[in-house]
Amino acid sequence: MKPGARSTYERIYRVVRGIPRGRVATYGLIARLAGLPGHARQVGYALHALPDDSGVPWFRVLNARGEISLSPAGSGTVQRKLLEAEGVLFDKRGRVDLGRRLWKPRAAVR
DNA sequence: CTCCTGACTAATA
DNA sequence: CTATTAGCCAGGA
Repeated sequence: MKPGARSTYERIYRVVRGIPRGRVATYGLIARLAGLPGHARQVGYALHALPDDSGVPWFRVLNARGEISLSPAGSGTVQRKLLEAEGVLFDKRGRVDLGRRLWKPRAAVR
């Protein structure tokens, strides 16, 4: 993580770490919980800059449609596998049923 | 400094 | 359902 990235990234990572196993969240949701409403894009940017050994469950973050925002041919496959290993299933279109799988946290930022 | 890109979203047509 | 638009802002050239 770069020095200049500061608290914005940390806020995001803190929220992502709170996603329970077998549940998923969306970029926009993470942004709001992190106290950064409207910064969904930056959430994606932050996760992209995240090291693989960070321990942050980045793979539990999907876009608003319940799809993986990564290239299906790239690390998107890895993300899907990680989620399926937790019991998160994808339909024929490659989407997760957010209605049932979306993480419903009790409190925001904190 | 400016310009462009991008793990995004919500609103509108 | 798809397409377009505007809003967001960190980083690299």
